[in-house]
Amino acid sequence: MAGGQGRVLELAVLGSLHETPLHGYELRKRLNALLGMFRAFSYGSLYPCLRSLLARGLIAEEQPAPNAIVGGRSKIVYKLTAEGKERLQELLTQAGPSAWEDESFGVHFAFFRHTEAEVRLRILEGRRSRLEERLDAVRTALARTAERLDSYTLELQRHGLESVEREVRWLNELIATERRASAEERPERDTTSTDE
Amino acid sequence: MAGGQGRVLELAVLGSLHETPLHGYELRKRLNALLGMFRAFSYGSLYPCLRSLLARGLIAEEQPAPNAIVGGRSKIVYKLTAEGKERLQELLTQAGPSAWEDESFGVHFAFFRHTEAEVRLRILEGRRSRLEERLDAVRTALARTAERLDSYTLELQRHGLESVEREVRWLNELIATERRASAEERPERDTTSTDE
DNA sequence: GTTAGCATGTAAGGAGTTACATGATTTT
DNA sequence: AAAATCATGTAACTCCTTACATGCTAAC
Repeated sequence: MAGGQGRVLELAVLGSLHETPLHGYELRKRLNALLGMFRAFSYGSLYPCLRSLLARGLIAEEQPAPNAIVGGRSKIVYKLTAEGKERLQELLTQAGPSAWEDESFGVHFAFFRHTEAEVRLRILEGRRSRLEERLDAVRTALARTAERLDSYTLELQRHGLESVEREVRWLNELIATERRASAEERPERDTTSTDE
Repeated sequence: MAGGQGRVLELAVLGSLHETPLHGYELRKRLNALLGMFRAFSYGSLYPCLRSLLARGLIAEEQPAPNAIVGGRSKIVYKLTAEGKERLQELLTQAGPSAWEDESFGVHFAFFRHTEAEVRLRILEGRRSRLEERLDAVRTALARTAERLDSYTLELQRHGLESVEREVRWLNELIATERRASAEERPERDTTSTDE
């Protein structure tokens, strides 16, 4: 119940408001459209988060344009402050487990446009090795107990392994693309020894 | 912090102990090998859960065989009681959102062997329509904003859609298999009108 | 004999949901 | 004028994690 309403949601909010000012209700819709395949936030977490960000000076209420003689005084449109932009950059620079775990990877990836190339690469590689650890653990366990398992359990394992393997291949492609792009930008550096 | 340490973990524990008695440490390893692709439990949730199940009479400490003159008095092996078996059946019979949401579907599926055929079918269909709702929502939102999105966001959406579509296809196959199997078991019933 | 892994547990807290409560505005 | 949807917010609660605390036992 303290102020730190979750780094993931905080990043998602700051990142969205960096593109354009928004009010809470629509912000939630945007987030759930953007991340709908991975997670969904509720108002019960979004509004307290906005309140906390406002109190910390990372966002501010945008004054409605005075030419609009609107009587409708209900929407509260928030925009990013200078401190908010700094905080966003800080969050986007962190390349650690908090960036590549299941709950947070999607959000970090969604704002890769604002992330430095080196950080992007480290996050993608971090996620990949996280998934490979998981594959190793499950495959090892499976090799020891496969014949004792019923068909539903086996099918679940098979499907789970396949999904994670697919994500690893996807990451491989992204990593290769990133490496090619950064090699093009600085062609003076040697790229043959940058593996692993 | 009350007694109800989560229906998902409760189901996972009861289901595992139904196969064979186990002590906490190994139970956790089994669960994380079984469900490692979807989620992982920590000791901090497992031991309180065992304590709660013990207090509710759903599991019991298994007495070590008296022929073993083992001085090793440390492992606490739990086994399912009659009430525990009833509770497990009750949990496995529930075909509702609590069975097909992301956090719980894998656990329910893992114990499908002990689930009635009709319940299995309803859970698979429930999961499928849950995923299809999600696809609709994201696709609609995407159609309205696709040209404004940067390449990373688009790639994330593309990958997310593809993953969910793959799971839907997987579910379609499973549902078809289930229908075929139940048609074989009761050939007197008509199966042509059971489609949506 | 000391590191590594087995084994059990607890207290505090983090991150978010659900359900509730309220009111304005648009659509039918 | 009723129903739907937009819009904001809070309190209580759920479920799980992290970090800590402890001791045993097997391997090197």
